[in-house]
Amino acid sequence: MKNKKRTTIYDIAEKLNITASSVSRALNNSNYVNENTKKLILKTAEELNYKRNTLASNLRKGHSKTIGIVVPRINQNFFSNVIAGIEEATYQKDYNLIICQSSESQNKEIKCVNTLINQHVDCIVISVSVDGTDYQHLQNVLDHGIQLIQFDRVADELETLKVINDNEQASFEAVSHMIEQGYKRISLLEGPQNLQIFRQRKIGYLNALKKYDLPIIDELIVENAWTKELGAEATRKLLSLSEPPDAIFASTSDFSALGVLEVATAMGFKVPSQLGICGYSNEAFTELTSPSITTIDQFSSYMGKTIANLYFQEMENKEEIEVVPKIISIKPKLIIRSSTKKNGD
Amino acid sequence: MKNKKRTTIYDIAEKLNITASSVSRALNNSNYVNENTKKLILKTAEELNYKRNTLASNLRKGHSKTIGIVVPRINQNFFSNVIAGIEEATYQKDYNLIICQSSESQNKEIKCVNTLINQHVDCIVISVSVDGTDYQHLQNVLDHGIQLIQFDRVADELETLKVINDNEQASFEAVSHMIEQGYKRISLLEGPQNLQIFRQRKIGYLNALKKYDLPIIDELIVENAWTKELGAEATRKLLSLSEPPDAIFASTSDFSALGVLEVATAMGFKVPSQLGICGYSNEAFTELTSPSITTIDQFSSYMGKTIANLYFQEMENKEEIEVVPKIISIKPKLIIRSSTKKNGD
DNA sequence: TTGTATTCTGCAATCGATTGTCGAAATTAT
DNA sequence: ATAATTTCGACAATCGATTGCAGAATACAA
Repeated sequence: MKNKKRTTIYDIAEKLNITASSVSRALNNSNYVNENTKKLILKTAEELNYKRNTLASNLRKGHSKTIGIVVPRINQNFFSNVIAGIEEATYQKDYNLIICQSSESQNKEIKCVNTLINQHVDCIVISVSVDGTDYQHLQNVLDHGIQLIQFDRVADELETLKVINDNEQASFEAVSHMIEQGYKRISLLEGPQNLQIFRQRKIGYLNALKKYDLPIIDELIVENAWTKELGAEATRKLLSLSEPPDAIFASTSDFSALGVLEVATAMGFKVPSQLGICGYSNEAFTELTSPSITTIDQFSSYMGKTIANLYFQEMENKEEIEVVPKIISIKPKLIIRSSTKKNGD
Repeated sequence: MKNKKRTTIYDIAEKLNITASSVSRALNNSNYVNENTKKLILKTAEELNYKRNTLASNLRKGHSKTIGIVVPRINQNFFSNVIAGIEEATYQKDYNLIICQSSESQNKEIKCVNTLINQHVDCIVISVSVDGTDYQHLQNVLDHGIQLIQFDRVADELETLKVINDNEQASFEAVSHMIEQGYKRISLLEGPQNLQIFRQRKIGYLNALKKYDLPIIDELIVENAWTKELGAEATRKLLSLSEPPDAIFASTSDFSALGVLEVATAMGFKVPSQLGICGYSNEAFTELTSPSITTIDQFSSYMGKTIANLYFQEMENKEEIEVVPKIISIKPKLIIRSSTKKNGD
């Protein structure tokens, strides 16, 4: 694959005996070029199969019409849906997406962010990795004059644009629903508490217990049970307690809820009559398990569109107004399925 | 968000009273710069929070260390896994990924490809959209000296690098398996026949019937049933036939297999005893339905890595050897689950 | 001290597109 | 026909990093 020489505006100019400036103007549809020459230039460009060199153009213009995205995992449903949503909205405005995955490692996340800064992206959209504690690299993005939008998993101490879900409210509703169904000893599988989303979900859980005057039982709250395997392991322990829970809220993900379901079934617990289960995220499979799993839908693709639109909106104001940190909160929706229908309605 | 001026090598040069050349050399770890000045430059770069402008660098160097990817849908399991695989392999070599989705429209696909050409990507990795018939835009990629790798859904008439699954063989094995389980009237849900993958799957099906001396029954072969809805619709018709099939091979996707399962269950057909079902792709949910669905795993993430490595390998040879069209075929694996266990082993 | 080799550094061109400035040509007004 | 105005296109600088070439500085040997 030898690198054939590509036609440039100079080639077009030379062929027509004019200067590159005119070619550039014609290609950018400027008025300051004769209608006829413009047509001629366009025709010649077509003939020579000319393609603009975006690199050169961006270098000159000082921006790249590119948005960088950093997520923990590209192939996780929630994230790929958000990305698809962003893509849809940005595509129309001729923006490109550069996508990186941090693989849940802050080290890699930092490298990704640096690459994106080097690339002169106009905006970085990020959902931070699970092991993050320090956010200097995000501050750095801001220092370079690059727009930064955090979503879902956000570093709350950083004042940036944020698009999040109302985790606390969703969690509160989910647990309230379970209580209303008659569950009394509801266990919480919680995620790493350095992430705001997991803290908020816990608060929602606690608030619901409080509202219904249920006691907080420490042995029913399990830290760090946020994968299928960890969820399964936690369930094994919980269901072996002298007083096991009658419901488990896998606030971390549907995957951990799936772990719960499998272990519970294997141990002979009937779902939902003996054990209620609620997950988080509305992964496609939650509809297909038996019983189907109650969960929370985060409107992931809509979230992506929201992120993109937020960016465009901020761009329009960029000259006039000093950027204020803005937070858009999307209200997730509780999807009630069989796994929590103790009443059997 | 005002665009703060970023530090350049000139800023560093000025501060140290040297020229930008030396700074550049130091940053690229060239030998032709004094050890001490090199250290000083590196230190100053750090202090000024210097970040290389990749745009300028790439423009000068004539390549972008970027790979463009075009897939029908980012958020489809198979594709997002392939992308994740590519990302993993390319990340280590400091390559970036620009990702586009064609949304199954060839028009958008063409636009995406053009954007990527403009971006001077070094390689384009593509799985074509379902409505594709003309592949001039892919030829154009080649004409611009850009490496082109097709995967999964490939335009077979174009001589490029390809990474595909052995669809024919996989399909043959799946149908053979069903026949061996005792199914005799096996229906085929086929995908749009302009795509090679679907043609190959049909051939595999036909070959299996032939091998076992089963007749080809036209009314059991349904065109264009490649979504969940179309699969469901097709099943409704099939199961209403005077002589309905005793098995359905949803060669298009697991989604259509899911449609089959739901309709069959609703119509009172027992799976697998009265009706066998086999899907394609090994989507996560196939394990979770009841009964779980027999399907074919395509090693998607491995496929991604293979694609990336193929590119790097070709790059190494690029000077010496003329590029020959090369096809890497990955053998998918039949995953036998409950939905085809007529024998009940 | 002179000569040769080696290490370092600066100059200037280059990648391709864009854009402010200025003068020439064409058009309109007087 | 002359002046005033508009339209058009060329020139050259610019974006930031890289690199071939040449010359300066230093080290070392004779």
